[in-house]
Amino acid sequence: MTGSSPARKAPNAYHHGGLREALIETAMGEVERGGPEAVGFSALAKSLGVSQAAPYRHFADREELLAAVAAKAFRTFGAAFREMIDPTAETSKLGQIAHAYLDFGLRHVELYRLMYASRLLQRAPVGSELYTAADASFDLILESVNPALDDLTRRRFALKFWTSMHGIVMLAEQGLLPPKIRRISVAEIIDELVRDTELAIATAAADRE
Amino acid sequence: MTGSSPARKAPNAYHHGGLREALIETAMGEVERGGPEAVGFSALAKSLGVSQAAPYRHFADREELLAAVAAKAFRTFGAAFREMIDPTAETSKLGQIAHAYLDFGLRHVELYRLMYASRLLQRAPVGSELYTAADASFDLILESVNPALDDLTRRRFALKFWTSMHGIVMLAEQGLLPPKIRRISVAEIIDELVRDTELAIATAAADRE
DNA sequence: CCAGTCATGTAATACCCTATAACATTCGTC
DNA sequence: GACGAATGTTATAGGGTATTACATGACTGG
Repeated sequence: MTGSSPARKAPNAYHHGGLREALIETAMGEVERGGPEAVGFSALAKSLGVSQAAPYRHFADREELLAAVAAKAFRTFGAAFREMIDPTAETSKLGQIAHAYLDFGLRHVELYRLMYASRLLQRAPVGSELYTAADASFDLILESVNPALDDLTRRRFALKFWTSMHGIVMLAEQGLLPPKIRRISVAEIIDELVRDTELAIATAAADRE
Repeated sequence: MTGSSPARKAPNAYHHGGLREALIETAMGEVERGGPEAVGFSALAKSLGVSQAAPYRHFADREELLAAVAAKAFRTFGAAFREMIDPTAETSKLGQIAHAYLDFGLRHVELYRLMYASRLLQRAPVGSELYTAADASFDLILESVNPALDDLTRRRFALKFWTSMHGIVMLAEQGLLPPKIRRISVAEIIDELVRDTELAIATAAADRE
């Protein structure tokens, strides 16, 4: 009845014990349900059973909290990726990544949007938690492109591929401009993209010899 | 000193004369400068020299105003497109579209984001201004894909292409995950994408014969 | 032309949310 | 076990949203 696990190590009423993490988690839930605008210190504090001012001990303002949520989301994203990829599988690694990417994007629409909300990333200092987490997520794709291409070519392919994934997730969320193209399934498009990319990569690799 | 042209047809002080349009335009400017969150009825009303409650005569709430701004942006977007495309040029139509798309996307970062802010489009009723304007923008791309392919194939290519454009604009705004790939210029990527797509289209068209 | 009605604008207000300041309690450490 | 840092509380100022009741001007038909 106290809400959501009021304390973590301290059995006392005054100090919450894990407020920072609790705020991030609860806020993440709110973002998923109603977008970033649904997040408010006031409501969060109430739902966690602390005073309205308590969150300010951990975050300077709303935006700082959202950045923390985004950073956590990037890490979750990466973890979900690594989990879903089966190195022994027959299917291409790129294909697995693609479907995992889409899966996450569609299951966590608002969260995904927050991760790529330009202002947050643009304002993130270079060494910050958010910046680092975001950067690491590109590496996941890069790893999967990796025949023996030279570095720049590899990055170029990774970027083009990522770009397509990103675009498709964003548009899929809106039903791909509903009436006109709904007949074309998203999975189908993804498979085509994977095929196209792999073909191009193979060609580039062959050219190189 | 009266701010921005207080009246349009009526020279009296009580009725503004074109408040609805003025609100949309001013709000659009605010979005471009500071994102949707920078838009507030209160501030808009003050800057237009009307009372705080006046905007509510034209829009039920903040979100309804933002939807109107997005719809207008879609129309501006389309107009900018048609203007920039030179039918007599040597370069491919798809290439022209691609560069025009990127150009608009990068010049109007926040506006572009608003246009594709999922909640707005998802909540837009089927016949609404926003819905219609958004739908029309897809047709622009579709028109440029148009060899003599069958309808579904054509749409598929248009969709894949659009997806890439959308993805690239969104990511370019953030510097393409800065340290890792900044060396690859956006224009270069776009050109590659156009080439890839045109090649694929040509292949599909040839297969069909 | 003028009476009535609709569209548009105003004033006043209730409410919620953010953010800060001043004060309280607990934790950890020497 | 006393002190300082961290964390939480109460109180409050300030700004923004949205509603209600009222005012003004525009338009229309007889």
